[in-house]
Order: sequence, then C-alpha cells, then structure tokens
Amino acid sequence: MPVQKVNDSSDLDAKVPSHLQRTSITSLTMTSEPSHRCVKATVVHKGPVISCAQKDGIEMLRAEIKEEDPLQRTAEHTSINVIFFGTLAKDFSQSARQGDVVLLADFTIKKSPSFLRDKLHPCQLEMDGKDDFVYVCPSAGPSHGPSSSEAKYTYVPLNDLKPRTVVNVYGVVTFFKQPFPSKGSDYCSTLKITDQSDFKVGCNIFSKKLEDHPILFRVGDIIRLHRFKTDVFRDSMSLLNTFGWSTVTFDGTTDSPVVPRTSSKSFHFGESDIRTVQELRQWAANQSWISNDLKVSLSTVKPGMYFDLTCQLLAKAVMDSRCILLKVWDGTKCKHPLLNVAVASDALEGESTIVKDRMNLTANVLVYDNHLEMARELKPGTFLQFYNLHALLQRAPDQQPDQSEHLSFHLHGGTSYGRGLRSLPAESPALQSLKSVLEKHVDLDEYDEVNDGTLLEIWYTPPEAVDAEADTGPSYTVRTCEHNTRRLTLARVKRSTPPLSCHVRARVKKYKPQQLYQCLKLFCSNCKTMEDVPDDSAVAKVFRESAKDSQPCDEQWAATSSASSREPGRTISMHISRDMVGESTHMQLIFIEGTTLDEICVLSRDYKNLVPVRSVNSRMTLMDLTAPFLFSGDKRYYGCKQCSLNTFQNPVFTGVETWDEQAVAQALGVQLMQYRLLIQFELEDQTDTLEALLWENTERFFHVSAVDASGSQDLQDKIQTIMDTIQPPDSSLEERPWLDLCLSVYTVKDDDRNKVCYQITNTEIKEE
DNA sequence: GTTTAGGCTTAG
Repeated sequence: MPVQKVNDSSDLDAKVPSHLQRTSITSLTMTSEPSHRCVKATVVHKGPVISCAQKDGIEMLRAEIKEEDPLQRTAEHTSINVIFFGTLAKDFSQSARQGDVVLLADFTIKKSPSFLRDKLHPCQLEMDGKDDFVYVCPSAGPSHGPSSSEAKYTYVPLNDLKPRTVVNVYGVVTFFKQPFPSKGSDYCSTLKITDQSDFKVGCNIFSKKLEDHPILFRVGDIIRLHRFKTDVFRDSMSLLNTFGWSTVTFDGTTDSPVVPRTSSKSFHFGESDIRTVQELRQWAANQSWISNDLKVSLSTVKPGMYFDLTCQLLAKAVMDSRCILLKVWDGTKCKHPLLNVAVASDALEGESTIVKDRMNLTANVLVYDNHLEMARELKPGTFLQFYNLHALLQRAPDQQPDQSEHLSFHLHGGTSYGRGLRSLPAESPALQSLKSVLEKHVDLDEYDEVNDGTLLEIWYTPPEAVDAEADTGPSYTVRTCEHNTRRLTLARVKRSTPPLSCHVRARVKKYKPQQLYQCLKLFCSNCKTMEDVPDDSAVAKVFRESAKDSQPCDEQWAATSSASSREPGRTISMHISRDMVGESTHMQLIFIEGTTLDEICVLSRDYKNLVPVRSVNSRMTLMDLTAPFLFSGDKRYYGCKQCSLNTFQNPVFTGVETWDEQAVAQALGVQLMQYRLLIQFELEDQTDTLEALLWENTERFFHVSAVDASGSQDLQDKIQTIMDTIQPPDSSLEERPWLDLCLSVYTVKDDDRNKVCYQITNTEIKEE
C-alpha cells in the first residue's frame, strides 16, 4: 500500500481502523505485539533513500519520528527510528517532509542498532511496504491551519519598544540563565535578546511551573515572546511576562528544521513564524558575538577556563549532601591529565568508565549546591549541556607534590554567568557533531551489542582506527590477509557473532604450553585426533618389549640379514623387499628388527627410511603405534592408532620412485600423523582479554615447519626466542610488543553446545 | 490582577 495523504491531523485519527490500537512510542518494546498497533508522530528527520549493498541493493530510508512530549525534559524515548524499505522508501521520500505528522501501522519492531549512540529508542520500526500502512498529514503547525490565522500577531522590533506596553517580540538569545528559584514564590528565567535592530533587551520570566519556562539550550537560540510587558530599568528597556503570556523557542542553527519548542499544547505557529526564525538565524550567523563563539571541548579546554561543555553522562555518584559527581565525555581526548575521582563501584550509577579513563576521555565534574536539583534527575547516557563549567588543576589526594596536577571540573553553586546544566534531547541539532565524534569510539562501548552489520552502514561510516594510543608504535607481527576489515577491540570481538574475520591489535599476556616442546602435536587429518608426541621413555619401552625373546621374522617378500647384538639372545635383523632388489630404490626402505631406540637412532643417520618391526610367530609386524613407524634422518613419523589399516601382511613395494614418509605410510597401510604446532595465547588490549589459538597458521606465524621443528633443536630454539620476544619472561605488559593480528571467530560443537573459538590467522612474525 | 530579578564567577 503506498503512502496516503490526508489534510488534517485529526483526519489521521479517523483513518485508524477499529482493530488497531494507538500506542505511544515511549511504551514500545521488543516484546510489543506489533500487529494491532499504530503510532502517530511528527517526522523530525528524514534521511535520503539509500541503496543497501548488503541487502541486495534494496533501497531504504531512515526517518526519525517524535511523539508530542510537552515537557521535553523527563519523558524518555519519545523519538524512534523508522526504516522504510523498497518502493515504500521512495514513496515516503516523495510524500513526507520534516514536520509532517505520520500515522504508521503494521510495522515490525526490531532492536535499534544505534541506540547506544543516539539514545533515541531501544527499538526501531521497519516497514517493507507489503501490508504496511502509512498516512501522512503535511505540516501546517501542530494544532492550527497555516493561513487562517496568519497575521494574527504583530511583532515589535526591539528598537521600537515603548515603555509600559504589552507586546509580542522575536529575538535571538544572547544570554540566559536556566530557571532558578527566586526569593519569591516562582522560578525565574533571566535572559537577554537582540534582533536585527541590534538593540539588546533584558527579559525576566516568572512562573511557578518549570515547564512553562522557555526551553533554551544555548546562546543563539531564538525565542518568541507573547504578551510581555515593557518597562524601563536602568535606562534600558526590559520585558516581563504578563497575563496570558507564552514563549516558544527554536534552535538557532541556520538550515536546520524550524521545530518549535514549547510545553504549550496549543499554540499559534505558521509560515510567517518559520520565515521570521530563518531571517533571525541568518542575521545572527553573521554577528561576531555568535560566529566567534568557538566551541570548547575536552581537547581544547585550558586550565582555569570557564566554558560551556556539550557531553554525554557516563556515570554519576552522590558525594555528599551538597555535591554530586558526574562522569562525562565528549569523545575528545584532553591534553591535560584528567582527574579521576575515585568512587566505590556500588556508589556509582552507570557504566564503568575504566577504559575511557585510561584513554583520558572521562571528565569528572563536581556539581554543587543549587545544581543538585537538576543533577539528581539525570540518567547515565543522557546528553548534557553545562554552562559556565570551571576547569581547575588540582592534585589527587594520593598524589605526590612533584607530579603534574590533574584537570577537574567544577560546576560551582550559584547562577552567575548562566552557570547551570541541563539535559539535551537526543535529536537536538546542537548534538549532531558530538554524536558523530562519539560514534568514532563505538568500539569502546563495553556493553554495545551491535552485531547487525547489515543496517549499520546507514548510520555511520566505520572509523579508520580504534584508538591513537594503541596505533602508535611498531607491531612485532604483520598481517598477510587480503581483506580489509575494521580493526576491533577485544571487547568488541567478544561480542561479535561468528563466523567473522577481524583485525585486532593486542599484546600477549600469557601463553600455553609454557614448556614449548609440548606445543608440538601429532594430528590425524582423517579422524582429527590430536595427541602429544610420545616421549622417548615411552618409545624406548616399546622397542625393548618388541626386541624381547624374539626370533627374526621370516617373510617370503623380504631379503634378510641378521647380526647378534651385545646383549645375549637379542638379534638385530635388517630386511629389504625383494621387489626392490635390483631397483635403484632398494636401499631407500629398510625394515629393522631387534634394536633399541638408541640403536635405531644411530642407524638412521646412515639410512634414509628405517621401519622398526617385530616378529610375531615369525611374521613381520609393525610395532605398537605408540612408537614411530618410520625413522628418517632426524625425523620420526607416527601413525594414527585409530585410522591405520593392517595391510602389512602383503605389502606392495613396486612403482615408487622416491620413498618418503607418505609413500612408506601408504605401502604399510598406516595413516600418517602430521606434525602440528599448537599454542594458546591470552591476548590483551585496553578493553579486554581473549584466548586465541595459534593452530592452522602456526608454521607461517613462526616461519618454521612443524615437522622440521620436530627433529631440530635449532628450530625449537627459534620458536622459544620468538616467544621470549613476544612475552619476555617476568615482563610488565608495557614491555611486551604490540601484535597486529588477523583473528578468525568461529564456533565448535562442544557437548552439543556451540562454543565460540578464536584463532590467529594470516599473521606472521616480522623478521629482520 | 503582578513580589521575585534586573546577568557579571566558587573559593568545595
């Protein structure tokens, strides 16, 4: 069903079919049953139609809709993202404008992948156009028609104000205080406004109700005053609210939507208001008092400064009856070390800031006295505006006098210079740059559960890097993979959904096995059995028992020569296949019987392939597969006990040019076990630790072949040397080199449960 | 039927 238009907001309500129930956006949850619900709200943002590559190029559009929220202070999640897909996206793009009221039904409720950053709503609505239901009522003011009441109000320029008259005025706010309790019965708002006449007029507003006070966020906001009384005070004109008064405010950003902010349920608002606001914005943008007003962030703040800070609340704690600690960040790194006010974790409300503390991203703000009333209401995650915040260098209680002082922030008591704080609604234009900076730190969100990569690209372009701190300095490894995925923190990797390939930068906290020779494993590629390489004492025992009381075996297919050993009763015999006699290969494969392990080791220096055998009832038999079935130079090869076939009775030795371990194993019916190197690392970065295996990639990682290492002390020493560099014995974390790693995240079945595993792939040690 | 504040730094 395409998007339908109606002319009046009240018509929308008439369009609601009887089986549908109006639901407030605030009350929507993941478990809401969407099928019989509809929402009515105003479009506050409409994005472009985007073609989504990860969804077969389907077109999509994100819009943000907002429900009437008279107070704009405490109600949470009054806005929600709506994603339109396919033709509905295009249709909506053409039919709806910012400010329009829409009625939506038959949507799907999904988890919002952007909630942790935009704080709009934990859910989002998705509409694919099949049975969905979209009505649009073009904006013309929330409760009145556009032209019928035009010119109802006249606005007096500020230079034309006459004393003791009641007027309506428009102005740009050049100074304001958040409402504060007066000595009388009311709250008082104090502000100063100006307009194109450049006259500045002071204004006081008294009201018992906080919600009736103008909603002002920053200097440059625009205010409309109805029914204000003029008077002269200290040779200047001033304004005071009088009976029937009202105020409406607007953001002062040029080109941003003209959205009236008011608690009033019914107010006049028409085309001429939009024009007036736009003209004032344009005029103010060229005034030095606003355009020179550079924003101060944590990265630019200087000690001693009083400044306004736009930020997000991370955590809070009550210090005492006159002080609350607010831990905030704005995504920028402070140039001075930031003071960390230690608070017991059970006294702290909100997320842990440890990771951000370490990166000098967390500002500790001490809020005093009259501001506690406001601070007490704040919830972690809220966006905040501080006014006249004081940056102060101070020493931490446990700090030595010779150490550099740390920067703390105080919101002192009182309201001088507009001192105060307030929360900002998530959709405020004043927050757009803050949000985009915070998004670059998405990997730091310790509780971020964004896994749905498909919808993510509609919100942000991934940042190039995670963090400058870990970026600097060389890596002891190099990635060899072709793919160009984002680098993630370990905390983020742990929250990802397998399968996944990703890049991390980490250090090795620990590794197993600490006795590195134990990392050499035997692996059967057939049955996937992995076992340790048997130690010499176990192998020697097999040899001793095989040689005990044995008579040389007598096989038709073999030519045999025997010699007495030093021990009485033990004969050493060598057998060569008759098939091979006369061929050039005949000395390449020799069966040997009756030796000790030591003896066969000595003999293997002179013969290429020695197969130890024993005699059972005069028939030649392979030894127990605990022992190697083949000695070849300094290498020993083992067979899999489960998978080796017993075809030794009638071995075939023809047709092989060169005997190697594969050919020997095949001729003997042995399933050759491969040498592998297995190491388990405990990786660590600023966010978390994670156990990752080095398994399939080990040989490339060390530039060492496992089978070569099995017979070479030099190569085993090489691995030890590399490990001692990655994780020097008794080293502190800072002494260990960073490693750029490619990680593979996958699941394995473990007792019928899926277990997530991490393996280092496509990564090599840098060798000088 | 109309007091309050009328900007202009805490001092932790």
